[in-house]
Amino acid sequence: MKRTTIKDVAEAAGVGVATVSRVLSGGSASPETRERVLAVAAHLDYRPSALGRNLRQQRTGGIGLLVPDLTDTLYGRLAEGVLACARSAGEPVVVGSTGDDPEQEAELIGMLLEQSVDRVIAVPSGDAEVWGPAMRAGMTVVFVGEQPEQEPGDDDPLDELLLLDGVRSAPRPDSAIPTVLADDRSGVRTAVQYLKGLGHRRIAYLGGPGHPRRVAAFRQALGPLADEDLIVFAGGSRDSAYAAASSLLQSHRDVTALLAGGNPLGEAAVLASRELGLRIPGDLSLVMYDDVPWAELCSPPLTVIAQPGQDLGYRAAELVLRAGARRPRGVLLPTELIVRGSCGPRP
Amino acid sequence: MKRTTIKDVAEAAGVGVATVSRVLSGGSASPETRERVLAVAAHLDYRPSALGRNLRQQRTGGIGLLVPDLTDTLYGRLAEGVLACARSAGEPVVVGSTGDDPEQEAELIGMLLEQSVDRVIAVPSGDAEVWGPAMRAGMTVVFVGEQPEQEPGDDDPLDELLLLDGVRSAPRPDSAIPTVLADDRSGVRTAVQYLKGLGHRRIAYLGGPGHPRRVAAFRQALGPLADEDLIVFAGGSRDSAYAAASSLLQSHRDVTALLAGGNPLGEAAVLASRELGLRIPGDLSLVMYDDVPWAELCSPPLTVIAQPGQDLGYRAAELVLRAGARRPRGVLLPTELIVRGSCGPRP
DNA sequence: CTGAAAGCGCTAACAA
DNA sequence: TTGTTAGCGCTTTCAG
Repeated sequence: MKRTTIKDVAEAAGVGVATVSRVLSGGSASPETRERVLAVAAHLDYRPSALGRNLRQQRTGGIGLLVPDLTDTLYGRLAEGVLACARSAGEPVVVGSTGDDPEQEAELIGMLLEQSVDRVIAVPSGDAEVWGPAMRAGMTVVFVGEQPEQEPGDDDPLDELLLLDGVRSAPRPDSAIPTVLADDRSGVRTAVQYLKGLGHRRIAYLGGPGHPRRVAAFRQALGPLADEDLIVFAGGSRDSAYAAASSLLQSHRDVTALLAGGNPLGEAAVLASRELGLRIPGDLSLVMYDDVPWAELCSPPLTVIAQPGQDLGYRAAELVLRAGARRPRGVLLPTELIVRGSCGPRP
Repeated sequence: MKRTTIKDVAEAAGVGVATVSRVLSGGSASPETRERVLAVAAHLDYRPSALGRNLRQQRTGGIGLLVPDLTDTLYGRLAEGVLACARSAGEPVVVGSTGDDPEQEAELIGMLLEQSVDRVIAVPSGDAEVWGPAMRAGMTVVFVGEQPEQEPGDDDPLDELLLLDGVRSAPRPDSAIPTVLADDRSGVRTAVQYLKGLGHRRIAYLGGPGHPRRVAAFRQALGPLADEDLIVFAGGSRDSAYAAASSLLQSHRDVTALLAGGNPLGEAAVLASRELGLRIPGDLSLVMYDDVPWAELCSPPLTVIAQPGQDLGYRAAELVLRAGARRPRGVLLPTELIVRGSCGPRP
């Protein structure tokens, strides 16, 4: 099964290959020739091979997407956003799942490098190191949803962003990697204020790997009420999340409110409190990061901080496709506190 | 920023390019030469370009994955399965989201063709037609989770499969596209038996696009109790699912049990019955297709038919990677009825 | 406006 | 065991 090549088309149309190439990429040609070439190409069902083109142009043209886990609906939505944008640009997307593990992330980056995929969107797994090779190779990288690391003490760089048509952005120094983020700070602050307003004083945070900005925002929003003992972290697995939730709730019975910094963490919190006989929101108020369709179906319906998952992906894709052009240093998308039934006044 | 090529390595090592190629792909070479080449390659941080190799070999080596919607956790898990298998084979995965729309599916197939991705795993969106070009181009295709269409009257082809280490499989005629499926028939049958056993007689089915096997199994399992009026289909969107559920429950108040043929459908059913003041399981018993972490957190916890999402993907990837070899015509993975709290005796 | 020809990086035949 | 060489399909000068 031999594939139709440009040469076949050229011969069949009685022109040179260069002419065919020109016609197909919108170059100049006499209307007459153009017509004939197009007709022949259509008739032969000719599809230019990306292989040849890519080799010639030294780039794949596709875009890479690295997320921690497609099972997490947030990343599912994010991926859909990226795919939507990529499709409208006609670009293929190579997807990798890192499991939030820098090692796997590095491996996937290597794979993309090998494929000459020179544009990548990634939810970085924390270790900035692994991106060295990518940068050195001149990859266009856009981070989304996370920042690789936060210089301790360094103030949040995105704070300087300006509000611009509903979204904040600013010119970026060439060194930094553009980043698309949800406004965690504001989301967390709103949630904490809400809980404080309900009278809660012992408010815990249950986090997973990553999301340093959420934790920082949590500490800041809580101010003097913050207690490091009430800030706990689980690993990436569901078991680990459950264990962390359970142990937190068991060893600190005075906790009356909990902010779960992610979806799986929220599930774990519900399960654990149920197991411990804690009633939501009677004994424990719960706010979960990230809205999902089923949050409403839960018992009780979960109050959540919603992130625009799809938008995050779409914007990131826009950014990475606008390579070369003057791009904003970052984009900050709004979050929203959706109040349902999982929070109540302090018991 | 010029990339290091095989030529650079060859020069630096004082050998020919062919030797470098051989060494790097495990061909024969004197230990001495091999050592030197490897050392030089490592020192130069050389990465063979997939572009050159692919063009030469006339294939990309990557694998394509087409799913309806990454937002649906089943497909998220499925994708994770594919990615896991692909990673262990060192293959990149190009992902596309079809939205269950044959047109988009066709477009994505075209894109893969253009990229010379010659191995594809797909959850087909129903129209077998669109796979014509792929087959003609000699693509290795594996279907997963769905079959493109069921010849009406034709008995289920997978029924002939043999049980083989916990999984059924059989040699396939070369014409058919290998397919990895969850055992819908058995899943639906079990669920229907269960509902019948609870005394239900008016059992409805709420389906989305696709899944003809589930519907067929439903009719068959219900036997004389089947009523076409109680078998309704929604489009792909959440709104459409809700509308269908709502209208079904409103116009047939005698329905006491409902089988939701998918996750979004299940959500819709819960929402709609809540809206209509129907209590689950008091007034309506509900079984939902596909288990998800939050089914347990629902109120009440949902009884579900679980599919091994990740396995489906993994097996499909195994199959597509074993191209050329004698492959089974299909794989049938077991489903499981997980009884929780959403079903009760007929009111 | 068009065609001939030179590669892009790699592998596989063929020589040595 | 090695090196030389011929392309894979395409784009892009460079002549005509």
